[in-house]
Amino acid sequence: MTGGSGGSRAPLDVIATSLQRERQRIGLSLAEVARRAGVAKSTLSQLESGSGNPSVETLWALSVALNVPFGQLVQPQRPTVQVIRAGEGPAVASEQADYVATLLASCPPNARRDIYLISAQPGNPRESDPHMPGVVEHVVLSAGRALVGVAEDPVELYPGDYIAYPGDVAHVFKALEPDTVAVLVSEHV
Amino acid sequence: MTGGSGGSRAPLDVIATSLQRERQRIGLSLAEVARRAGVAKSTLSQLESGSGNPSVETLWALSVALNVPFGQLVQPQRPTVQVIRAGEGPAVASEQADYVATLLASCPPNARRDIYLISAQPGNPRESDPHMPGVVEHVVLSAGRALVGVAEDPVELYPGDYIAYPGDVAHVFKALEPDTVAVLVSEHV
DNA sequence: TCGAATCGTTCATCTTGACGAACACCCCTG
DNA sequence: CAGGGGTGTTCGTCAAGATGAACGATTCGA
Repeated sequence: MTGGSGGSRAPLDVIATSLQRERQRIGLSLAEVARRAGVAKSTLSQLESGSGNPSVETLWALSVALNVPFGQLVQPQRPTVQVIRAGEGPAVASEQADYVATLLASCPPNARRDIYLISAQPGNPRESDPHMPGVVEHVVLSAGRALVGVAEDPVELYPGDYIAYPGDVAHVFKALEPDTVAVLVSEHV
Repeated sequence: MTGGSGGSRAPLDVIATSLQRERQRIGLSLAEVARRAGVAKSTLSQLESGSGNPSVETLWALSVALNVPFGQLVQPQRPTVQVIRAGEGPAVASEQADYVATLLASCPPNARRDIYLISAQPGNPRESDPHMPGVVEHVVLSAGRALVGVAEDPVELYPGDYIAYPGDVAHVFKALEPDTVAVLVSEHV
């Protein structure tokens, strides 16, 4: 969860439920997780019960033992069914008329992971300046053909192809055929 | 940073540099950030110098004051470019031959967020039992036509349509046309 | 040149998290 | 019905984090 704005809920409650959920997800006992993490079983018990305010080292050890990204433990959940019809999502501004990105999913106010539908026409390649460090973009080409990836060395994608690249360097999306469509997942790690 | 695997570097060093970098990025004094976060300025000083092992509450308060996502303070990790050609990814087992899911991205070893490419033929709908609570699935239809969503009330999708639904209830993917293709993002929140 | 203000650091004190042993509880077995 | 192995909990002790005041260093203006 983002500290800055977003989830205003106290992180300790979230951590408590996250720890318990992730532990039960992999079907381990409290004692076993505590042993793997190198923390006292009583400590983990208290954390899962909501009392306690773990140190970073403790929480880190637990995230390693549970094989869960660190930040994930401090991230509330919120799932509902949501449908966005083709072309109905909020379009993202684009200088070129031959590139339209539709925002499909933006997780809580400030996203850790956004999902876009991109439809592009051959023309000026869409160049993006580097984003924040820690951003990764995943692109799956649905239709057409495109050059995608880091600006210095883009990759030619065909339908079904997938590419992931760091978002903190300049990157590009250049359609090579009319009606090129792609799904883009941008996540802050 | 991912706790599980990934950056094996001790989180405390990362936190130290992150705190200092983010503070200087917005040009605030140590005392001012400490005041906004409601922590002692001595505490912040020690944290930035690398000594200390902050509690979650302390780090949370600082992340709020600095307007930085919580997990980002503990996140070195630099991603690399990765490409998977159509049909080359690891296919996921499926009882029915008319449903193939290709795993495109599984974040560090064990995923909190997986990306699949699904290609399906009309026939037996693919039904999934409920997963753990906290799972959300996002589907963007690339080609064809499909019924997708929670089992009791699936939604008919056309190319470009998007749907998100909780993964902790029974859900379904039923192709209505030959060569139906979709991108599926499954995330554990 | 003095003084005021701000910077970041260091120190003694107190609070609090982490620990391990002991505990109550449940399931299964002999 | 005892008893062993497993679960998760509670409690006293100790180390460690958080605190505020005091400190030296720096800048700026009278």
